[in-house]
Order: sequence, then C-alpha cells, then structure tokens
Amino acid sequence: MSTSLPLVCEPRLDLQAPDVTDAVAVAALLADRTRASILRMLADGPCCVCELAATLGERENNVSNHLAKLRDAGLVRASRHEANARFLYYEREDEAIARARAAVERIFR
Amino acid sequence: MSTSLPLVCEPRLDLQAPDVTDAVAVAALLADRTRASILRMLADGPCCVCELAATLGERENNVSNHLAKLRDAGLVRASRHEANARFLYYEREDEAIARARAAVERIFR
DNA sequence: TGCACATCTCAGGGCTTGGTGAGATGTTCA
DNA sequence: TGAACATCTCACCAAGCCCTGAGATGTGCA
Repeated sequence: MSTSLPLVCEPRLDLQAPDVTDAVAVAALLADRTRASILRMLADGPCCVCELAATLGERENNVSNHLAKLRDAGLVRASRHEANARFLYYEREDEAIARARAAVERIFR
Repeated sequence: MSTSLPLVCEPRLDLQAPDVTDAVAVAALLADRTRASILRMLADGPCCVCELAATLGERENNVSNHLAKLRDAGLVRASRHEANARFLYYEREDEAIARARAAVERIFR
C-alpha cells in the first residue's frame, strides 16, 4: 500500500484560540444603539431614567430594561436623588468600565 | 383656571443624543466569539481560513461566512499565498481597525 | 390615606442572526 | 484534462434579542 497521505492543508500547530469571552460580553452590550448611547451619556455625568428616555426618544420602559442589563453587568449603578427620591439617577461604575474597555482593547491589542 | 401644570419629570433640555452608529456597528461585529477570535488572531499576523477554522474548532464554511462580514466592514483583506495560491491568507486592515477602535473608545471616552 | 408619578419586572410577538448543508468557483498537480 | 482541495455563496432553520403592554413597587404630596 502507498504511504502517501492526502496533502491536506497543514495548519500551524502553534496557533492558540484566544480567550475573548469578556470582550464578547462587553461588545454584546455595546451592540445596541440604546445601551451604547446610555453609556456614552453617563460618561458626562449621572442621568435619571426619564432624562435618558426623553433624550433618546425611547420609552422609559425600554430604557429601564436596557439599564437592567448594564446593571447586571456591573457597568452602572443607581441611586435615588437626595432631594427627590422619586428619581433614580444612574451613573457609571468606573472600575467595571475600565475593565470592559480593557477587554475590548485586548482584541485590537 | 389654575396655572399649575402637573409636576411631571423635568428632564434637562441641554442633553443631546450621542451618535453611536459606528461604535454599535463595530460592537456588533465583535459580539460574536468566532469573529472576535479571528480579529484577535490576525493581530499576531496573517492566517489562512483553514488555520483559523482548525484553531477555533469551527467549520471552514462558518469561518468563511464570518470573514465575509469582516471583509464587508473593511476590517480585513484577503490575498493568495505567493507560493501556493490555493490558500487565502487574511490580514487586518490597520487603518480600518484603528477607526473601529476609536469608535468604540468614544463610547467610554 | 389616596392619588399621581417614576421606575421595574415579566411574558409574548416579531425580527435578526449564527450554524449547517449543498452546490459553485478557483487552484494545484498527476 | 480530471481529480483533490481550499474557499465561497446562498437558502434554511433554530435560537436569541428588542420592543411592547400590562401590572407591580416605591416615593411625594395634598
């Protein structure tokens, strides 16, 4: 019998699959116009839900849903307004934001 | 008649909706494990489709689909191997990568 | 206490998207 | 030229996600 093996593609064996888990999770959050806008707006200071909703032309309902995702990811936190506790003000969690930023940056190096 | 208007939430009027179009488009590309891994691997140098597929444990079929999206976005380009034109080598388009990076960075500031 | 308001939660419908299979294109080599 | 190989394209299906509507929670004020 012939010893010739099919000359199949010989991919380099030293290549390793990178771990992109964190970057993908962050990107999934940014990959929505409403959430990306919220994060960008909060970079300039805290906002309440109604401000975000009015500025973005979205229902407070919907904005609240997106804020919940950002909150679950630890990227933002909410606190009641000191003078009028009816309003919930959201602000960025700077440490988590820095980690998210770094994770994405690692994709591009 | 009373001049009292309902004390509805008074959002700041100086707030503007940011333009996050580019950042969202980039994030949508990064928000997939296969595409993010491809971009990360190409940061270390060109790879052919079969190398990417083997390393990531995906079908070449599927990898090719994802490469098409990255190509359509201008983030990577393909060229045939000089010695064996059967292999298509993909590499990053550094200028487009820089623009993508900057767009995402603008979200975080 | 009762009403108005700001916000939250959750289930359901519709759209988008990733993986797959099948077939087409282009390259190498016998 | 024909066979093997690397890659591409496209249609299909299933899974996931966004928006919406309805109802619940918490706060301020009369």
